Amino acid sequence: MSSRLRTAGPFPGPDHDHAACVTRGLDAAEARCAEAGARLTPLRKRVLELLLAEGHRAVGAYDLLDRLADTDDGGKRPAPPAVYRALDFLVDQGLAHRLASVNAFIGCAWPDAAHRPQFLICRDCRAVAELDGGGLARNLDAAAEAAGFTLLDAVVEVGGLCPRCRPDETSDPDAASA
Amino acid sequence: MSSRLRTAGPFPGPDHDHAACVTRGLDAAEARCAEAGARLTPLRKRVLELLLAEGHRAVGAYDLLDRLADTDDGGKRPAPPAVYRALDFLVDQGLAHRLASVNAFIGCAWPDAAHRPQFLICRDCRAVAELDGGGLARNLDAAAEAAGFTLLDAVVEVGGLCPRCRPDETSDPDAASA
DNA sequence: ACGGTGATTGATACAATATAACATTGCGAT
DNA sequence: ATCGCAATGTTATATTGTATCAATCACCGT
Ligand SMILES: [Zn+2]
Ligand SMILES: [Zn+2]
Ligand SMILES: [Zn+2]
Ligand SMILES: [Zn+2]
Repeated sequence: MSSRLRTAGPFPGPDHDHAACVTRGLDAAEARCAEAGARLTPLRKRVLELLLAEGHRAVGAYDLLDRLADTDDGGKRPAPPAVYRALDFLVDQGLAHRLASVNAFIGCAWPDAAHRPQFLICRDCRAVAELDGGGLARNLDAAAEAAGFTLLDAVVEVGGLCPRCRPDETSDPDAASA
Repeated sequence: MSSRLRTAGPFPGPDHDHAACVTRGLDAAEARCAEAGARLTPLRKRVLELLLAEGHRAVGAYDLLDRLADTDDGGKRPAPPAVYRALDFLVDQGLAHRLASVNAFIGCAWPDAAHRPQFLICRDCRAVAELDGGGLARNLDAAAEAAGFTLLDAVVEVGGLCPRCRPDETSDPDAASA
């Protein structure tokens, strides 16, 4: 029975209301930037939009450049620094995350709250589940403290196979819970 | 006085017997490869040696190429694939680790036992402390299981400032838990 | 020893990711 | 208007990592 609930888990199914995810992310971005006195410029917003539009999958910086060209009138593709600077901004604001283990980025799934994210990243399809790493983060804090180490960033990324890509899918391929 | 105990922590001080670390790593490599039926060829051994010689600091693949040239008679620098293949081998055998967050590698500090490593990585000096991530790893296992995710690799890397690089070095670093 | 076989290394070229450096633009404050 | 500053554009380059195929080496059975 639990298998039918799969879409309720950290990996949203293809049927979930993803437009709501995008809207929520963009709204949160506006709010957070207003609060922080930062400027969510058109370029930055468009990059965030593209990240979110990817649907909980990791996106590379150069893929973003291609998409920017596609969605731009005239198809002008910006140069790499443009997108990297936008990504830096979004990551700084906590609106996107960098996935170091795959050299890619993802729009934040929980942009409202401060959080210490950790990620499950599918090797096959690049699907990403963003979990809250509360307990684990405290564990890391303690380890760093014990080592006399000043923690600045924690990278917790688990590579593997998501529910839809792992082979023992056979008995129940209807993951869509439909 | 307590500051003198700092070297006992996960970050070994410059005064520790590092030659023993190197010897231990190389011996463990021989043993493990013999047991696994793998071949610790001269190139692989030399790469491991260079990794270990770095003294618990992260080393980039191209730095290794430079060092290979330096330590080679005639100064012949191998091509990138040579060192990447050696690194792949060492990582597969658990004799070295890849540090995804800094695109670098490090010789394993505990090459004898199977382990689920996690790392503290200094942004200033690239010093690396390798911790055993036992409890944290079980935490990740549980999270992956709950998400219907097949875990293949866990990347746990904490960036920050090591005891010797952090600024508040002066007053009283009680970290040593004297 | 001999030749077959697969693993390892060499060598060339290239792909993918990311940044340095400087010019230009937009926009509000003086 | 113009100064100052943040953001973006532009060009070039740095850094990290692979694909591909040729040559060589270790090992095994004969
Ligand atoms: Zn969604
Ligand atoms: Zn998948
Ligand atoms: Zn040592
Ligand atoms: Zn340091």
